[in-house]
Amino acid sequence: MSTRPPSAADLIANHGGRVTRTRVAVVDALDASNHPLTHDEVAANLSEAEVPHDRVTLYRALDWLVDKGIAHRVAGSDRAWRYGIVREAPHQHAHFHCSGCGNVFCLEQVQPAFAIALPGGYQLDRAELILHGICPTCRQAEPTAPSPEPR
Amino acid sequence: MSTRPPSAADLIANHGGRVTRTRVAVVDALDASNHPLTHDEVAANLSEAEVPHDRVTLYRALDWLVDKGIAHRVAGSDRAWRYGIVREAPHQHAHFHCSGCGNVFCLEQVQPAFAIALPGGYQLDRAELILHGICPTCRQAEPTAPSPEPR
DNA sequence: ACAGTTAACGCTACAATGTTGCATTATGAA
DNA sequence: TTCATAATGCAACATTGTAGCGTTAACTGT
Repeated sequence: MSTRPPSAADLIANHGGRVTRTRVAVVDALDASNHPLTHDEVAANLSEAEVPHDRVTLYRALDWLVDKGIAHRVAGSDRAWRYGIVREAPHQHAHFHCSGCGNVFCLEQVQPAFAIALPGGYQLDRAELILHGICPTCRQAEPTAPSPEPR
Repeated sequence: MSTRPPSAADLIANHGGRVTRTRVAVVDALDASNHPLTHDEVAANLSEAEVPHDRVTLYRALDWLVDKGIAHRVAGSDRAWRYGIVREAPHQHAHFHCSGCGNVFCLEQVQPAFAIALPGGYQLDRAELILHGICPTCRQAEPTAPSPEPR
């Protein structure tokens, strides 16, 4: 008998928040994805699931999730935040930015195992390793062609 | 007799660009700073130096510098690009994001010496190591107090 | 030194992403 | 059921960056 993973509603309630339509749908959407989603992608996801939602409410739901540690936020290179469900504690892994499709992938297995010799005075809180390149999907799509919009 | 570092004008001309007021001032501003600057910070810098400039022209000057490899661009966590003069080749060092003042510092001496065991299919182009924490200045300013705007 | 070509400028307008204020709704508790 | 208030939903605004386009001025050749 293993403990089942908490439902979206449980997750939200356990953090002292009200269980609302949007929050549940957002958690489900993030949970179903294997990579962090932008606000826009989450919105599209909700639309597809026919969950009515407001742009601002969605932003606030995402912010709330991040605030509660349920989700985390990655700054993409296109100045749009991407949100992903926190699956470990603490959140510690590398991010792969695809210059083809612009997506960000979490690589749980790649740990930033660097030797930090920080100059004096800097107080380290958290390290982030970002890998830039081409993801498997884009690589197959165009094996040698120039990427569509490297920006 | 050592070769003197090229002037801003030389740098620009050597890359086949026209030497204009804005470009020279931008290169000088970036060169004088020990950390990457936002568009806004560069603009403030030019204003201080009483160099007339246009918002859009400034964006284009910065883009051009990046395109020519004279400057590089870092995505801050506040979704504003930061631009710095390229002092090495290739550009390869860690960035320190201060959660106090929001500035980004280049730590030339910290190299991402991680062991990459990339999952199959991913094609690595470039790795970026971002360290989050408090910079020496902010640390002195408020040794234990909560940071002003961690965002 | 001068004239011509065109890169670069400097406007205005627009786009994308996110935030603020505030009246209204509906969640969870009594 | 009732109530307090967390959360919503709307409109307006803020920030960061782009696109279009006529004008200016940096370089080239004479």
